Amino acid sequence: MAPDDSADTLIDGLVRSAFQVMGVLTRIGAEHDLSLTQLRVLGILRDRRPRMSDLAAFLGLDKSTLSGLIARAEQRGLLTRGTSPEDKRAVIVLITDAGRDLTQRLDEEIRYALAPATDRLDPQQREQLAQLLEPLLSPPLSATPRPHRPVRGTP
Amino acid sequence: MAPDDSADTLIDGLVRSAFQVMGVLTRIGAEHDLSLTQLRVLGILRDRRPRMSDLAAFLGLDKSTLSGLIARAEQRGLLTRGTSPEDKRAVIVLITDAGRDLTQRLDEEIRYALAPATDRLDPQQREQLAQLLEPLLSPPLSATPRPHRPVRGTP
DNA sequence: TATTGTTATACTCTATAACTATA
DNA sequence: TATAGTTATAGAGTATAACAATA
Repeated sequence: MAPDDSADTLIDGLVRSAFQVMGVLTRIGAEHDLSLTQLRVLGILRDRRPRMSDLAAFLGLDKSTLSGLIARAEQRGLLTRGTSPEDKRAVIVLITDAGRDLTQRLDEEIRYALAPATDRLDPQQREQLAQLLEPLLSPPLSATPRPHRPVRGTP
Repeated sequence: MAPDDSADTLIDGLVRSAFQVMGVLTRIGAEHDLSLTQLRVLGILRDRRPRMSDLAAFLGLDKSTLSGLIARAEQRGLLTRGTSPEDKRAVIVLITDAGRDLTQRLDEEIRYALAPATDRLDPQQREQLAQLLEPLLSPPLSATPRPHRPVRGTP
């Protein structure tokens, strides 16, 4: 056996794999003038319409960072901002048709770019690998926004 | 079966796993005032002494970007710059003792932070996952710098 | 001539602090 | 009072272009 245990070896692989995937994502994003974060935002918006603060929390960024990020993407016509009907302070972020088209194209390019790597496994190994990764993944941003504050009955 | 094939499912898992790992690395780096790139540079320097251009190529960054990055890390005492004996144009980058100590600490923190995820698999699954990832990984930056230009015999 | 690296410049990403509006 | 978001500001990361030194 190697001088480190199975957890250490696995973590090495996960970290290296992460850098490799991020390299691909960064390159493809840059080819479309998108940062990694903007790429990720578009992916999130594909099937969700979160509030600014949801996005910031999920991405681990400050609200102010998100303001600029969203403003630039909005200027490019990739998304829009709307106000929440339930909370007039809140801003919800929605992807536009143009944003959705671009996201679809990015998705295809990413899959195409990563295929040479995943093709080194046969279909059964790919399935096995996907299944082994699953327990490690934290749940994505919830699709249905939780009630911001539970409705109070009479106190 | 799902509506996409095994390669697409796997890519989803790899991308999500990559974002998750990067989140941990970014957070731990930030706690030590290190960007993801600087974290990565330190990891590379742990057992290599590459030239600026080697680092830039491996990281996928422009040389000019690396100049600033290395300058800031050098000011903090984490690494030093030296000149190559073979090529007086070249600058080689070396980690300092302080840099090595910090890198060791970062490494421990990263393993500690990722353990809750990897612990969701049993040792046999961890080993299997590491083995399945291996074929996907591109080779790291070579440890022994290749002769920059092959020595020419008489033409 | 080509390569290695640095510097000047500009823009994006990021956080902190101060602010407005709503809850 | 507390929360949601924006703006102003400042620093780091990044690329492009122009440059000096060496090959």
